[in-house]
Amino acid sequence: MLDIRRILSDTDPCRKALLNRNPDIPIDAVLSEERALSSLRKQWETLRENRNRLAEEIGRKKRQGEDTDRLMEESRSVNGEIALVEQDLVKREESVREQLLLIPNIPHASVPVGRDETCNQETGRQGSPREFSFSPLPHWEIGTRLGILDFDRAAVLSGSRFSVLTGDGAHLERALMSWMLDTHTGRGASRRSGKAYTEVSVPLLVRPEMMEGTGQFPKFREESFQIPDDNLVLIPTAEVPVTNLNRNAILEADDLPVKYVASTTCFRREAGAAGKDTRGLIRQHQFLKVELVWLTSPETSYDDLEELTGDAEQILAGLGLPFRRIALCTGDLGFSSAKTYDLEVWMPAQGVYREISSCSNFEDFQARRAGIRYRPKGGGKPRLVHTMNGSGVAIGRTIAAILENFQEKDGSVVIPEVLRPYMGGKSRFTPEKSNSGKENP
RNA sequence: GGAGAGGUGGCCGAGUGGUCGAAGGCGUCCGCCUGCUAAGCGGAUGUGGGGCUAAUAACCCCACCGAGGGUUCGAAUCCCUCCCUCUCCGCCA
Repeated sequence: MLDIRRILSDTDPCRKALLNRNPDIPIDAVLSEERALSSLRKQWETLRENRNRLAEEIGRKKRQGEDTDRLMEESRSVNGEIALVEQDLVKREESVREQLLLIPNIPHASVPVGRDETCNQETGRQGSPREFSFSPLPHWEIGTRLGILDFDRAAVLSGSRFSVLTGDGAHLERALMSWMLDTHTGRGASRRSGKAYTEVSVPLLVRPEMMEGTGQFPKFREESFQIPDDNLVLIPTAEVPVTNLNRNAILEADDLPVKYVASTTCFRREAGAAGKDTRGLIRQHQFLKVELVWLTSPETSYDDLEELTGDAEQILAGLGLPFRRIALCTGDLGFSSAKTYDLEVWMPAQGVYREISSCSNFEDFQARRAGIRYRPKGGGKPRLVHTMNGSGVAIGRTIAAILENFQEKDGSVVIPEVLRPYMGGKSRFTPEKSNSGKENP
């Protein structure tokens, strides 16, 4: 949520910045309603002041045994006026809030201006795509042949966009999760921020307010899986519970940055993605993801975003996967984000780079919604923190990338060095052994 | 799931209809005292919004005692609904 006062005092720059994102964001409607609101609010306050004075006087007179009938009558009539004004006030306040919740964040000045993803800017590459002496297979082929991926049985269980990992596949998933968490928590003092990540394990079901706090609600409600009987929502990303861990809190400046890493299952309905990426592990209703979340100070947040993105890049570099970094343009930016880098991993079978991590600075957009503040050094009024998060990284897509990038002609797949200690020393998945259990279910 | 107790400021904890934004304590900050520290003494110390202003100073006003409704001239205090915590019983990975 944007600060209404910022829009009021800085209307033109705000409008212009929002136009870069999307031509039809109704900020003028909100503005005129807000202006009407402030005079109504004053009116309401004056009436309350009157009523409070009368109540006080009645109390005083009663204690002295004086007659208070006339004052009580007067107070009743003021109350009638208050009720009228209040009705209007509440309605308008709700309206302004609802509209404000639907306005996206203002892009940072460093974000390339552009209408859609064709205007995104590549800002760096690491590793180079390998030359294949054969034509590389897509990961779902490799995985199925190795007997470690099973989409058919997943479909029986749950329908499309689900997967079953078997044997080495399941083990690989667990190894990736452990290695990523260990890598992130093991780093810290050497980083610019001078702090390590704190690992957290969080609920996968949250109240809808949490989704509003991080910006998924109200706009993207249809994207999430809901449990209406219990008024809970399945999280689409660990960002939601982890960022909201400090909901309505006032942190100390010395505690910043607060850095969390969490591995969670994520659930997405993928509504509107019909027919897109229907094969393989790329677009699933359920997937594992290691997420990095920072609460930091406004002064450092853009340097921090570089560090956070670097942390995610180290995961891909450590695995030996070729990737590039993309600065999203204004038109491609997510709703809550002021600046986003996507990391895209090379997928040899399709010959394209695919998003595997998205690292964003939300500035105070989420903090305002979720009420996350800090007390500046030396005291003073609490200020909103800046929140950031990034995948470090998506595990399902990493499995896909490993299978495709490290496949051999004989159908085997070489396991990245760093994962071997997590795989019982194993260095390669080979197709000879059937470990799917499919023959004897 | 059944029965009971309770949610008050950074923390502990008083407050059951008016003078309560809220006693007292702890913590924190500023002074005094002290060779230093501790102790002691004095003072300050919630959040958001609005007004006034050169001012992010002082002052004034409004709201906030888990959330939302209600009763009342007046609610932290009474009533209702919801959320959460704790205790006991039952069930259970």
